[in-house]
Amino acid sequence: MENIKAIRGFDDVFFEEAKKFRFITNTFRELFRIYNFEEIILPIVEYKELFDRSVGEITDIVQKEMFVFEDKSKRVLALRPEGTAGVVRSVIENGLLYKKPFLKLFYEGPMFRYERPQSGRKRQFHQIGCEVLGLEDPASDFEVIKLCFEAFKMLNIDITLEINSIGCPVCRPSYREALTSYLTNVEGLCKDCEERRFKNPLRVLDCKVETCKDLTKEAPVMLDYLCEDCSNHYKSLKTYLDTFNIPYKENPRLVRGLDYYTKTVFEFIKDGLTLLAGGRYDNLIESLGGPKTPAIGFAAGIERLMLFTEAKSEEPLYTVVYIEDTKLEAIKVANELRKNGKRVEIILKGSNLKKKLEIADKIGASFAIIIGPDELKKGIYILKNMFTKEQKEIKNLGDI
RNA sequence: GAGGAUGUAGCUCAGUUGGCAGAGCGAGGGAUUGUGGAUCCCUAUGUCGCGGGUUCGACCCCCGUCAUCCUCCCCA
Repeated sequence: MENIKAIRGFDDVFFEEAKKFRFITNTFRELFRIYNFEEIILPIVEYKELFDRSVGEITDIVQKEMFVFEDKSKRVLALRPEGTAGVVRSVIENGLLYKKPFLKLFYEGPMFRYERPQSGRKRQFHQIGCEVLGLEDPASDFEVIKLCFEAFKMLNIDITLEINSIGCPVCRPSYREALTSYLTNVEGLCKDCEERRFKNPLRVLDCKVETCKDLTKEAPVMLDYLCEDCSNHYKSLKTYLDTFNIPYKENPRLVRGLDYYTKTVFEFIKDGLTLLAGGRYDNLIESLGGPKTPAIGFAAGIERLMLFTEAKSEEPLYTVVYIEDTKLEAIKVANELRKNGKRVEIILKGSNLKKKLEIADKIGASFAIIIGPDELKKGIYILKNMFTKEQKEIKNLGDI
């Protein structure tokens, strides 16, 4: 019979990888705690329409990367491709914005995009992120970026922060027009850019092809077109970043793939790969039927972070090794040590002491507590250091 | 959706112009029934990704398919 295998792009995570995963999420969770965020736990399935209306109908995420299906009553549903849409839906649906002056929420969980799997990119992947709703102050942008910056420090990942402002409905149209008319007169763009030129002109500026980069060197940049409000917002953010020594690179070509962004956008990039990205979305909540509410958030790709993360070293493992007659005593020892918070394994496999020590070694023991008939008689335990081979007799397990 | 590479033991990989399937690591056992990591000895690894075709004969050649990895599009 054919063995059942996991679905393409849906990976199992175990051992070291699982530890890394948890190290990353715990790091963010700790930061969310001290920045006073609250967790929101949301469904993985939503009406497809939610993503059409938030992420944007013309984006690739919606057009070709969503897991869409009909349920038994013919509702068109989708596995969530990102987290913000669900948060906003929930906040509106539950009237959360009326319950507090502002909201700071974080989430964590699987997201789904139907793409070709490759390094740091799976069909089921995981994001951890947050949303600040109801604050328009650029200091809130700063706080969110600062939190991310701290996270990378704690994860020991050397990273580049890039920022930009992509304006708002007041100023973006005139920029878009300027850019489009500039691009119309450019010849020799790559095949992809030929399409982007109409579909999503801002993306042309982001192209990796050298000739495209050259051809768009003189292209107008958003920063020159920002309205006063957007411009001031951007300046203030930079002032905060400078004041608190957060290094960043201004990238006037930084655009984001989702439709809902306004003003501040930012990415944390490592070796050309975006590990974390976010931005402001001051109109999304209103456009989804909620009250007009400014907001900013980010999402980090956990699998991508794992590519550059070392799991933290483990706490010592104590093993209890016994002779068949003293098995009960061994279990008692384990119970006692665990009561004291130690990580303990009883070596239940292996027929003799030699074997059991070998097994203790293989599972990575730091110590072995040896308890046999002789020790039992004398009322002692042997504590063996598995690295130095040193062993000593102890009377009380509390001394360990 | 497009391009490229690769699928042989648990892992890393050899393999023959087409003629019985190999190594290392790991695993299990062992003169040592109370002391592990090194060494030594023994043992088992398997539908050669799957399906078809060519052939007396296919792991090898051909077609298809699935999967993995990488790149692009796109994105965290």
